[in-house]
Amino acid sequence: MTPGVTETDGLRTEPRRSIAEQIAAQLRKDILSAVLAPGEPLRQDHIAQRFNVSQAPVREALRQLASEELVTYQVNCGVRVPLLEKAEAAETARLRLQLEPDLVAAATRNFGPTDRRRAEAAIALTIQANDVPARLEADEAFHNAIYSPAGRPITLHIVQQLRQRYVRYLGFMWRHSRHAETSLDEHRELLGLMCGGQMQAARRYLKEHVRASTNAVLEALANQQT
Amino acid sequence: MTPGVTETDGLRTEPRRSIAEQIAAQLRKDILSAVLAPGEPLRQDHIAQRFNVSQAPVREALRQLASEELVTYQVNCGVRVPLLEKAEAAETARLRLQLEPDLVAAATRNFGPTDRRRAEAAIALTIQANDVPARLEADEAFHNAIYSPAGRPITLHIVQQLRQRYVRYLGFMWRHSRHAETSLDEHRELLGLMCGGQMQAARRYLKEHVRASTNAVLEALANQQT
DNA sequence: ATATTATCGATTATCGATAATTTCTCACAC
DNA sequence: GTGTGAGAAATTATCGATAATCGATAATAT
Repeated sequence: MTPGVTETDGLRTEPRRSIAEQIAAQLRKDILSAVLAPGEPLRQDHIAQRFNVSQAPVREALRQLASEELVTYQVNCGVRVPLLEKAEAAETARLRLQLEPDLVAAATRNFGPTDRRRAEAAIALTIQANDVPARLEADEAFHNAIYSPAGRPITLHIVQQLRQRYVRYLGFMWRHSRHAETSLDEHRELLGLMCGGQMQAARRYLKEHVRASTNAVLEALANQQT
Repeated sequence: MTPGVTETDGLRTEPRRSIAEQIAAQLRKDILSAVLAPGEPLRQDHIAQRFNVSQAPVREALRQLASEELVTYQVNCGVRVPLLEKAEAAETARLRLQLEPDLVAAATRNFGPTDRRRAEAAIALTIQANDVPARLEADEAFHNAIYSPAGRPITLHIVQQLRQRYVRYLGFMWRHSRHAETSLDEHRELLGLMCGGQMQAARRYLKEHVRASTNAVLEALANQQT
């Protein structure tokens, strides 16, 4: 019954996902890409209708998202998408600057040809991506590809959380200013340094990459009214 | 049931907690204090019976705990308490060393008399605490008291996650070696430095505090077989 | 005898309905 | 005009029951 090794015809290689997880994944996409706007309340029965399921898995999905702080949860008052806060963006940026350079340095030490292929595949995905959700997903894939070889799963997990937090602000910047397209070249450059084993150079380059990106976001936030 | 800060009955100052949250809190305590042992499977119907509720809130609680990585979740295979892993302890220690010194330095800058009272109250709780869960709770309260003034809620949140991860290993050490009682004096000393505004000294002191504690844990793990 | 399939019991995942709680509305008193 | 409280409507939280799924074991074929 279980497909086993056959991965050809679109069958699942990874463990099945429950309805709750699928719903959480879709809502996460919608929140990160601002399809669900900051401040918007999420009503359980609406979501249940949208996915044609009962409320139980919806509630589980919402609790999952709440623990990621992608929605705010108040007992008996439902959940809503949190507003964008300059302070949150600034603190997230600070933490990313504190954690990601070390991660990329450690990853450079272990970087192998498989990792390189993964990263290049992610860059290819970035080029193909034409809408915001696809672009975000490709970006995520690239950073996972270059961070995973560090062999620090917990750090990676935390960085993923931080980057996920950051994504909503990144999207905001994309919508309100024009800073989108520089990162692709920067990704290529960074990957080159990592493949060449240039640990310190890669660390410095990434730090600048993150700094530039977060500065642009903070600037966009300062200009526009949130 | 829970002694301590019980206010006049009927009136709740803080927002009511749902059954799911109460169950999550209790299970969290049980896991952190190793009442639920590493490797132990948690069956939904048993938990539901234990708290006299249906399975729905239990599932929500478990999903919450899974997102904190206090339990592992596999679709259709239930949850269990994860085993203790030396690598996890080591990486958690590294991250704590990377984040907590900065946090305590920033907190020292803003440290006021109210914060001092909170910290001293937590120390008093530590002295009174006679069992492991109470001691863990008091420890948590102290660190929150000295970290909160930094005004970095996200960093604090992440550090809380890391410390929570660490707690299971700390308990392991307490059970397998004798390193328990030094931290009280160290807490007093650290608090003195913070009240005196000695930012750099506080940072260094905390770093040593964390380093000593994590070293002891890693040593205990290396000696005993996990 | 071994490998493969069918079945059973146990457990998780989901559903539909009900209870509990909050929010809204609006009449009413001041 | 404004505050207030009762009741209605809307929404969340929980329940009890059912469906789906897994692991183990028994049955069958080769």
